[in-house]
Parts: sequence; C-alpha cells; structure tokens
Amino acid sequence: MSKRGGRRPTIIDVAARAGVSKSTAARALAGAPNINAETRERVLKAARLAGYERNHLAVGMRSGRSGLLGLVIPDIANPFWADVARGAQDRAAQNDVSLLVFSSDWDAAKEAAHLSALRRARVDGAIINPVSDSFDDLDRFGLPFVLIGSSAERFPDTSSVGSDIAQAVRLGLDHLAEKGHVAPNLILGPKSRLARARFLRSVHQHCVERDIDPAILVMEDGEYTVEGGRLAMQRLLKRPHVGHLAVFAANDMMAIGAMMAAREAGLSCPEDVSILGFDGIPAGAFTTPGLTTIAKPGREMGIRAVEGLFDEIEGRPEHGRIHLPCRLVERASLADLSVGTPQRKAGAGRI
Amino acid sequence: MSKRGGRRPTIIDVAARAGVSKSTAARALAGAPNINAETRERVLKAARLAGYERNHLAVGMRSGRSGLLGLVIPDIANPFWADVARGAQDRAAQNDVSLLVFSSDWDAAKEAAHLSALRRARVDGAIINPVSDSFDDLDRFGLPFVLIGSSAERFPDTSSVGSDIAQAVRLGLDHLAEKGHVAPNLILGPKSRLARARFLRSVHQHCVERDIDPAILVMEDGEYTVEGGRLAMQRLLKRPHVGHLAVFAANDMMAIGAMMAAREAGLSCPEDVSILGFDGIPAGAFTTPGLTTIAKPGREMGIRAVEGLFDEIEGRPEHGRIHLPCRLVERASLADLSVGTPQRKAGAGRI
DNA sequence: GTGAAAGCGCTAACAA
DNA sequence: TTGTTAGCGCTTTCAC
Repeated sequence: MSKRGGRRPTIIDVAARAGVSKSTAARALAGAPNINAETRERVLKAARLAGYERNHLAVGMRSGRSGLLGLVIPDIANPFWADVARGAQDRAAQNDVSLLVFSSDWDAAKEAAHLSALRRARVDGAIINPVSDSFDDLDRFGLPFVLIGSSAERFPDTSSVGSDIAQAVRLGLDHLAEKGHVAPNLILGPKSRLARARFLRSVHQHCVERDIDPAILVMEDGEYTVEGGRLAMQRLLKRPHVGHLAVFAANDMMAIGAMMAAREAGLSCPEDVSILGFDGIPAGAFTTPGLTTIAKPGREMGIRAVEGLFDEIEGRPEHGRIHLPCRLVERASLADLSVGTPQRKAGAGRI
Repeated sequence: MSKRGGRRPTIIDVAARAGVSKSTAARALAGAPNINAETRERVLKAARLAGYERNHLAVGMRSGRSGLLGLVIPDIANPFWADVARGAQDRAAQNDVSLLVFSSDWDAAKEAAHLSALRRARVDGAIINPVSDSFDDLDRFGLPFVLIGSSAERFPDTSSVGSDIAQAVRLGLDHLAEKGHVAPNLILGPKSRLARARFLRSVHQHCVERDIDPAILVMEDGEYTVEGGRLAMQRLLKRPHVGHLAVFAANDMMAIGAMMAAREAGLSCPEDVSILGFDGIPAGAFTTPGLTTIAKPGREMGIRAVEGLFDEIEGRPEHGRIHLPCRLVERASLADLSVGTPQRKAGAGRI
C-alpha cells in the first residue's frame, strides 16, 4: 500500500532522471534503432529505478489501439465456455493485450448492451458467439470481430472458429456403431438455433455415407440444459421402443439430464440405456456412470479465435473458417452390445 | 460491417453538427446544469445522428480513471469462481465500468504477471483472491484493491469480502448432528493455505460450543481438487473405524472425489458413508447420490466486492470485512442415522 | 543522435 | 450561457 496515493511516473520523469528529452526516452523505451547504445541503457535504467510503466491509455489515444479485446459468450459459468475464455485470455496476454469477457446469458438484449459497452471501452475487436442467429447487433457493431462456435454464413468476409461438427458426429456415430448402436436416438437443441441444424445435417450426411436411412432416426428437442435433456429423455422414453435404448445428445448438460431421466424411470445406464454426450465438460467425469462424450477443443478455440482476431485487426484478410477436430472421451455410459453377439458391420441399416 | 474503416465520430464532430463549441457539446453530453435547454437538445440530437460514443480512453486520460477494474481469481473454470466473476461483471456494468478477469491457476508467478498487466492496463482497482498467503505481490501492487474469499489480516486498511465460514461450518455441523453424525471426519485443504486454518478454527470453536472434544476429530489433507479428495478419502478409509463413516469436505470437488473413493472401495453412499460438501457447485447436483452441501454466495460476493472496491477507489474508507452467509443445499449424500433410534441430542460428545 | 512541437479526444478553469 | 485554452502521457514528424 506504500505508494497508494503517489502519482505514477511518466515518461517525462524517466527522461528527467536520464537527463534526456522525452522523445529520446520514448525511442529508448520503444527499442528504436536510431539511438546511442549508451543513452538507451541510461534511459532503461532510469525507467527501472523510477518503476515506470507505459500508460496504455495514452498509447491507445495516440495509436488508436486500446490494447483491449472483447469476448462475448453465452455463459461464463459453463465450463466449456470458461475453457474458451481461458485460452483466449492466455493467448491475448502473450501480445500484452487484455480481454474483456461478457456473458450474454442467451439474452439478445444483454448481448446488444455488451457489444455497446465493448465499443465504448474502445476495444480493438471482439470474439463473439451470437445469441440469436439473426446477427442484427453484429451488423451495427462496426469493429473487427471473429465468430466463435457459430456459423458465419451471414458474414462472408469474417473469420470464424469452431469445432468440426461433422468430424465429431462421425466420431460419435462410428463409436456407437462399434458398440452395436447403429441408429441411436437423438436429443437436439432448440429448433431456433442454427447449431441444431448443423448437427442434424452432419448426422444425416453420415447416415447416408453408412447406408443408413436417416428417416428411421428418432429425435427430441430441448433447451441446452440439464432440465432440457431430462425432459427430452422423458419424451423419448414414452415412445414405443424395444430393447436397449441408445441416445446421442447434442450437449453434455442434456446428456446428464437424460441420464437422470433414465434413472428416474427405473432404467439403469449403461445396462438399459446408452448415452453419448457432446462437449467434454468436467462434470461428465463425476456422473455415475461416467459420461462417454465427444470433447470440443475449447481452449484451442479461444487461442485460434484471438489469433484470427489479430489478423482481422491488422487487416490481414484471412476470412477463414477454422474447424478444430474433437476427440472421443470414453467413460462408461455406453453398453457394448457387440460383445457376445457377432460384431455387426456398420451399414447394416437396422436399429 | 458497413463502417468498419470509417473514423468514429468525436465530440468535435458533434459540436460542428450542432453548431456549438466542443465545450458546450461536452456540457450537454455530461448533463451539466449551466446550459440552455434548447442547445442541449440540439447537441444531444446531433450526437445521436452522428452515432457518437464517448471515448473512454480520452476520458480516462483526463480524469485518471480508466473505467476498468481487474478481477484475479484462481480458476475461471471452477463454477464457483465463474459465479463470482459474473456477479462482479454485472455490478460493474451498472456503473459503466468493465472488468478484466484473470485466472492465476494457483500460480504465484502468473498472479504477479496478471497484477502487472492490470497496472499497465491502468485499471482503477482490483479484486483479488491471492494465491499465496504471503501477499508479496500485493504489497507492491500500488492500486486500490479488495480481497475476496481470503483473509485480510496482513492488510488492516483493506476491505475484504468472503463467505461466513464460521456460520457455514455451524450450519454443516449442526445438520450432520441432526442426522446423527456428531463428530464427522474432516477432509481439509493443503496445510499451506490460510483457508484451511480458518475452516479448522471454526470447526474447533463449534465443537467447544457443543461440548464436543475437538481432539476426537479425525482429519486428512488434500489438494482442492477431485483427485485430492479421492486420495484423502482413501487414507480416511484405511484408518480403523466402526460403522457408518461421515465426512465433511472443505470443498465440493474434494467431496465428489471422496464419493468416488468410497464407491471404488465398494462402499455405497449414503448407506455406508455420508458426505457433506462445501461450495455449492452445479456438478454436485449430478453425482449419484446428489451431494448435500453448503453453498457459498458466489454471485453476491462478486457484487459486494465491486461495491467495496468502488468505496476504496473513491477513498471512502470502509475497510470492512464482509462475511456473507451460506446456505444448506440438501440433496441425498447424508444418511439419517437418527431415524429408528432415539434422536440423540447435540452435545453428546461421542462419535 | 537528439530535441522541439504537434496532436490523439476529452474535461475543466477561465474569459467573455 | 457559451467559447477559448491548457493539458492528461504518449508517439511521431520535422528540424538541428
């Protein structure tokens, strides 16, 4: 608390200490080439002694760069998004840039408010997972941005970073098939969300590749929450079905909800019901049984998004859509139906 | 993307549009009293038309206030801390200030780096949960700060916000006693952390109040993680004991680990083992059985911390230690041993 | 190789 | 009530 009140040293203080002008001090501090080596040392030493730290505000003012980046995600309390935030944070720090993180809580009005706050804070750009698929707020954002975990169809000249849904679905469906679940039931997100369509499209495509008729697929919708998954599973359970029930949920939270619904219905997992999740949140390791899931590379997504944003800001027109691969996390929520019975080849086309 | 490249309007643009000087425009925008009502309207309208937004950097430069606050927490991926961050975020937004959130990952070097980044970003102050209890970095932070979830013994003239550990421990121990577990085993954090001492002190104090000899308490240490809890529980299980085993863990993650260790040892919860957690993380609702726990008011802590920080910054010397009450979340991890046998009064002093 | 001066956008003290 | 001016800390010409 020593110097709580004391004015913080400026470049002028450093220049005075070193006995040079402030422009010389600035040159030394910036590591410019056109300066006497000995003078530079003197300035650097003076800066150290004075405890000088460059004022980002003043720099921002001159350069037009605040050194601030925004990150708008739906829910910081969701471990997946927290992981994204951490990756972005770390990558930004490498370039001495700070990150303003906002939770939109799936609320378009809140998102608009955050975007506005970001503009006022003079961020150099933002990484955004848009709440709605209308992108209205984005149209008037007016600053460089990168989309994360969302399709960029509306913004052809914008980069986006996401997980490779098609690859993830393939991974999941093939793993299910290996265990003898060729055409699993699906628990999907709300119809309003584009992510749902992308997921479903990948499933259809994979089915076609494996000679399975997509029409036999049974599916239910729900919110991307535990409760949403539980409700969807209850509906699935009410439908007529025989024998073992396999479920592929579009989100780990929903998968956990489905697991609870199964237990509440007196069914046990994985004996009566197999459940595959999608996200890779830590809580999946604590359920009974542990949740087998497809893990998205959250941290890596955050890192790549920041790098993409740097490109946007610098005007390097990458405009790429980066799709990072997901990986299978095998735990215990899938029954192996292929054991004891002849291993059925994928593509059999029956449930 | 319309005006991506276009220079953003300044107060000078607004003044020109309204046909006044920039100081008049500034007065109107600031809502100063000494200005003609009609002129004010004209300026406001001009600002709206121009899409003017006040430049926080420039304001910060003049006023010495950046409108930025820092938050340094051990782990943004821990739902409890994410909750704190969200509360702080929301409260800060009310005053149009933004929050820079950093994860120290329990690493003192990282913490020091973050504190330095915060200073360079010119935050007006910070909310900090210090990694180590040595507070060395804090000594040279040099900006207003508020401690969160940590004791402020080393900083008598600093505010701190935390949960009321004593009340929480009382709540937990009394609830355990009601269920017939008078002297539960304890799973504590690492010896190096001050939080451990505070927790233990509260337990001792409560025991004394209830006429229980603290010496009979059995305890194990571990890291504040699932793995730490599992290891501690394994050690607890190896000790000689008869009948039902009750455990009070100092952290939900550890409690979940303890639950796993019990299951791995062939014991079932709550039949053979009762487990009480402390934190209130969402994952506790997804374990089998659901984890009974004491929930800390994370969100509220974040809010109060920001308010306390505003006081510090304004120079209002509150220097209070706010201890917010915790609440019991009853799920299914505790056996009720009082059923069927006469309810034993608290204070019996036996296991 | 170094210094003087302008200017980023804003607010506040002083003048009119 | 309004305008003029100085200056926050920094970088970047332009002279010397």
